[in-house]
Amino acid sequence: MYSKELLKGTLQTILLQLLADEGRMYGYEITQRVKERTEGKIALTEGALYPSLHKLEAEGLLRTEKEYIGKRLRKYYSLTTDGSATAKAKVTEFAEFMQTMRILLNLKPDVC
Amino acid sequence: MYSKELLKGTLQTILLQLLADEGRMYGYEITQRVKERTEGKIALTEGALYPSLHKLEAEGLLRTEKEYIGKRLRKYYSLTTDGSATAKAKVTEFAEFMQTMRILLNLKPDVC
DNA sequence: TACCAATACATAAGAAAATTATGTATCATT
DNA sequence: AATGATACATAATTTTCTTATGTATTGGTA
Repeated sequence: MYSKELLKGTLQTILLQLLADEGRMYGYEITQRVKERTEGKIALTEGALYPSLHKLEAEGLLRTEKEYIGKRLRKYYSLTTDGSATAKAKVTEFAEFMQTMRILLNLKPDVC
Repeated sequence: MYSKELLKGTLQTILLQLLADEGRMYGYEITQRVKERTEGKIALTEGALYPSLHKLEAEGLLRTEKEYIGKRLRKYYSLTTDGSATAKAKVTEFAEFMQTMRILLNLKPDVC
């Protein structure tokens, strides 16, 4: 598990790109998929996840569909057109940031 | 210039590694060197820099020497033994974080 | 069948780390 | 004489997270 500070600022990028990959997901599913893909190294907390999803929805980047599974509510999130564009932009920005940090920190290509 | 959020959580790592590289630096010099190395893409703000340097000093990771250049005070910072070890640990952690993010975001090795 | 862990959502209080704004002062150049 | 660069610093505010808490359903097992 990483020191949480590094994760700061990356949550929105993660959410948008994950939805770009998988199309349609609900909150709890997102936490599980992130755990899987990162072998437990990144664990999203609900206190960060849900407010972030709500914010992205309010900004028009995500849309929701509610479904009842039995008596339990599930809220599926997917990207809007704006969300798709923002996902790409955020990922590109993050990739450039990584390159810049690699130069700044003198990291060799093989270690990252 | 990057959206500042990404920079969050990386400042201490940057400061420690820069001092590991260059031995001894003062605050203003750090802002300039970061600008140079990143071609202006990362600009540290003083409001973040100085409190962060003070904190690292208080934690015993940095030591200071004050020098007067003319009438103007300069505070040189350098790594303590603890600071050296922490610098290595933080850089390693950051490199691992980058790898994990690359997997999570499906980034191709060539774009980052 | 009673209990517990997992599933599924949500919000509130507090902490951490930055931004923005402001302040002081020296030095060099025009 | 004025301005921009050098050099430090702190306070108020904002952003973004963690931690804590709350509600409720579902499935497995003791």
